[in-house]
Amino acid sequence: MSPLIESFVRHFGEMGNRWGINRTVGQMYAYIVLSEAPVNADELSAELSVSRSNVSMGLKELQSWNLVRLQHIAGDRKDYFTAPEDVWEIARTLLNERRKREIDPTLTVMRELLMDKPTDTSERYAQSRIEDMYKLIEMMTHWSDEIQRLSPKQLARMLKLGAGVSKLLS
Amino acid sequence: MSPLIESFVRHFGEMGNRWGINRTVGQMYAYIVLSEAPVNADELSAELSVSRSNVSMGLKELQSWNLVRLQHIAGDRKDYFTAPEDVWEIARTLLNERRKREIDPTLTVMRELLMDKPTDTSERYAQSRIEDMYKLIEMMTHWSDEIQRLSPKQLARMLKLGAGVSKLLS
DNA sequence: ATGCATTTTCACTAATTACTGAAATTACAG
DNA sequence: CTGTAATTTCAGTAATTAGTGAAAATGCAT
Repeated sequence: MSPLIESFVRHFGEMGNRWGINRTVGQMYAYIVLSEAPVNADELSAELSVSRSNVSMGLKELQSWNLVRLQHIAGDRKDYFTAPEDVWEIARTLLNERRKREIDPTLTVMRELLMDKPTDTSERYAQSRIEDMYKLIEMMTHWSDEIQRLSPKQLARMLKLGAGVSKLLS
Repeated sequence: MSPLIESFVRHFGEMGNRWGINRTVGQMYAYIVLSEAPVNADELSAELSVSRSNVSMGLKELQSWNLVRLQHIAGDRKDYFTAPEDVWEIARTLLNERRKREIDPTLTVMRELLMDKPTDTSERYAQSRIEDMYKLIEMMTHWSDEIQRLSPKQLARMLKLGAGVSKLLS
């Protein structure tokens, strides 16, 4: 593996680590993203010096996150994987999956807790805090939903606009 | 601790876990956020059944993340902590801290890798992928920077607008 | 300075998470 | 079907991360 690719793969593994994605899976994904040709499990196992079984687990995880596409190559029995060519699609998938795992369950719990009648002052205060958080998170996710419908071009335009939005608003 | 508060604290601990924040620290923060009065280490230790030393570590971590304010109460030698009253401020801090830890180092690495001259086709392809990612991430962080300057009111207005932005743009 | 309350540090243990190799399963060509 | 390549599962082990208690350090009132 070329040094350039290796540095990126290494770094991505470290980062994955901080994101709750395990190091090996992070490395695997970095490798797949940077590969023009579809990649198979043996290649990952060899290039990243990771056991074949570990690669299998990792691929399963990447598939469950919808981050890779499985494809077959004619005359070859192996499974090959690629990452989407559009990085914005990758980002979108990542954001959605994280939200499903990290935000939605929290909203559900909060919604339930807000239904309870407060029994004392401390509960009343706690609920008001939870409500504030709930509203903020709900606004943000709702907004993110809508943003995702934008085409890459519209998105780029909006991002460039930046805080200019505030001018448009006023 | 009342059941309502306890459920929230428990859940937040679990979630913190998925975010790379450790469970106990997550619980501690949830407890502080829901407390109207400033909280001291002994209270946390007692309410969450966690060793006093562990609380000390956790508070240090929360302070390093700028998520709590230390304050003293007259006639009391203990350190007391509170969370900011504005939830948007908490969110902003959280986003910034995560970015500092998770995004910025990646951008630095990518920038460096993009300076290298590609030595073969695979490196050329890898660089083009890295460049795509770099541009996307840079746009998003730049945009997030500017959004953070909005007042809570402007923010609410923008969030409500949602995809309506696209109409404004065209 | 001395003594006491509080906080921090740190070596150790507990718990969790990641990884492996061997065995089992699947899936396809002949 | 049968044989073989490929993949998956899983029990065991390694590595990492979290949590504790005891001891050290800090800081303040007297």
